[in-house]
Amino acid sequence: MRLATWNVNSVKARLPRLLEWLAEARPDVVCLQETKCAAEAFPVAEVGELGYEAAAHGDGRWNGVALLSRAGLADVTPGFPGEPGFGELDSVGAARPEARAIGATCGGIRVWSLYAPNGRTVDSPHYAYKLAWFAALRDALVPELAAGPLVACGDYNVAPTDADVWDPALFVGSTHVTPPERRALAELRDLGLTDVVPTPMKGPHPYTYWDYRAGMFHQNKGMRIDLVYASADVAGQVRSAYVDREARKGKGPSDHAPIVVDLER
DNA sequence: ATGCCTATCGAGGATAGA
Repeated sequence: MRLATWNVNSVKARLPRLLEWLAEARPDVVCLQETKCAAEAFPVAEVGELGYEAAAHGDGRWNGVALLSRAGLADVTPGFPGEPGFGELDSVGAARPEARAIGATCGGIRVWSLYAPNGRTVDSPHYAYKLAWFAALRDALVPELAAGPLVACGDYNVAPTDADVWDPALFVGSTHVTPPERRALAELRDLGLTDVVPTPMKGPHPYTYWDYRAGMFHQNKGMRIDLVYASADVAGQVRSAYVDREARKGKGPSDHAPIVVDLER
């Protein structure tokens, strides 16, 4: 089974690139993030022509996650139990969750496509929201992991180590590298999840994101913030994994590259 | 190292991303 995860930064704007990439890489299961489209606006027919079933969870303008599969797509779950929201409070004092998680069972694996909150700055309410979201995700994954094989893929918006950012000194005091964010990842791994680190196609660092500006991709000044966290049984079946930096090149790319994982199953 | 890009909504400029 070939599994992939990709923050496409708008599925509408990226549709030609996405379809081209699907036809070439031919993954069996794909986790998409930042689709930036409502569930009913997701290009189901277009990916269907390539043989994929699709499940989308969307807010419209922001966020949005989806799953594509040609290995079955059952028990689709938009969001997870206890997922915190952000913004205006409803009558019972709760904020509506954003479209940041979707799960489904594909080919015998429970697959989650995740888009963690950015956090903005450490003194922002968005940062507290980010940490609360990770804590709730951890709790929600406990019963999921007990049930069988699982992968939680996506844009975690956290660089696990200083080696995962091109210049750690520039990031001191910024989000994506703070100890509480890294602890949140460690707590997920403590549940029994393994960080499936992909092979970079170029250079020593498996970066998955490069800013659009100032020739960052060209200079390979990137970050590894897209992650594949696999349960022990799935991690043991990983044959290979790589960052497809070719997909970051050319006209109209996403600012993230896909991660492709080949499993012995 | 922020908003020098990019995308969205909507018709200009605000909001968001990491």
